[in-house]
Amino acid sequence: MNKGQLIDQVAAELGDSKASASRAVEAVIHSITNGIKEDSNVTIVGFGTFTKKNRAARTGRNPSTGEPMQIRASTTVGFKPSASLKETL
Amino acid sequence: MNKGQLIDQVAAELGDSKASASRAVEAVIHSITNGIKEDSNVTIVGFGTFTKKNRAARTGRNPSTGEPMQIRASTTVGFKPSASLKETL
DNA sequence: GATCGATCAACTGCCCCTTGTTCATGTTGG
DNA sequence: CCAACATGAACAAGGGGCAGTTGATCGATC
Repeated sequence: MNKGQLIDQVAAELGDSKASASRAVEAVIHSITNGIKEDSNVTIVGFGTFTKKNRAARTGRNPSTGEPMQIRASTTVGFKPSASLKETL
Repeated sequence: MNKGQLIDQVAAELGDSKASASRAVEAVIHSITNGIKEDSNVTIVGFGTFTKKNRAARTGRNPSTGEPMQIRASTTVGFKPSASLKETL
């Protein structure tokens, strides 16, 4: 499923236009993004929890050359699916 | 951020009521859930990709007793954040 | 009030992340 | 609708981080 298909399904579920569904999808994704950014986590009961994670610098490997290289400290996003999401699948 | 706060922010972004925002959030989450279920992945460009993952049975540990135990095969959901989501944080 | 989520313990298989390249796919504004 | 552009997926080797287990408790949410 891509964004266009997601918008289609949201429009069907809301019984609304695709333009309106598109705005809804944008607003939801943008709000989740801001929640992760500002609060470090977003919990959606029954779906899962997004968590901002800081990863320390570490030594990795350049797969092209095989040489060890330093991977800089970074920030990423984890997602823990809720039990009921997993049961839905 | 919890779901109520998410709905608040979506309502602000859409300039709409909380009830309407709540329906939008529900529709988006439900549509993502269905996309994961039916297509095994949902890609939202600029946010990330949800992927249905099948995990084989394996041996784990009961942390209560220390005894080895068999973890059944299961289905879970992975999330790979997009590069631009990570840059946003 | 019932349900869900977070936390914790020990252990181990799976996953993340690096560079560079290529190709495919997706998005969006005209 | 479509073209231009952007984004994502895949792959290589290796090591650190994470998922998942049970059971209990507590807090939050619906």
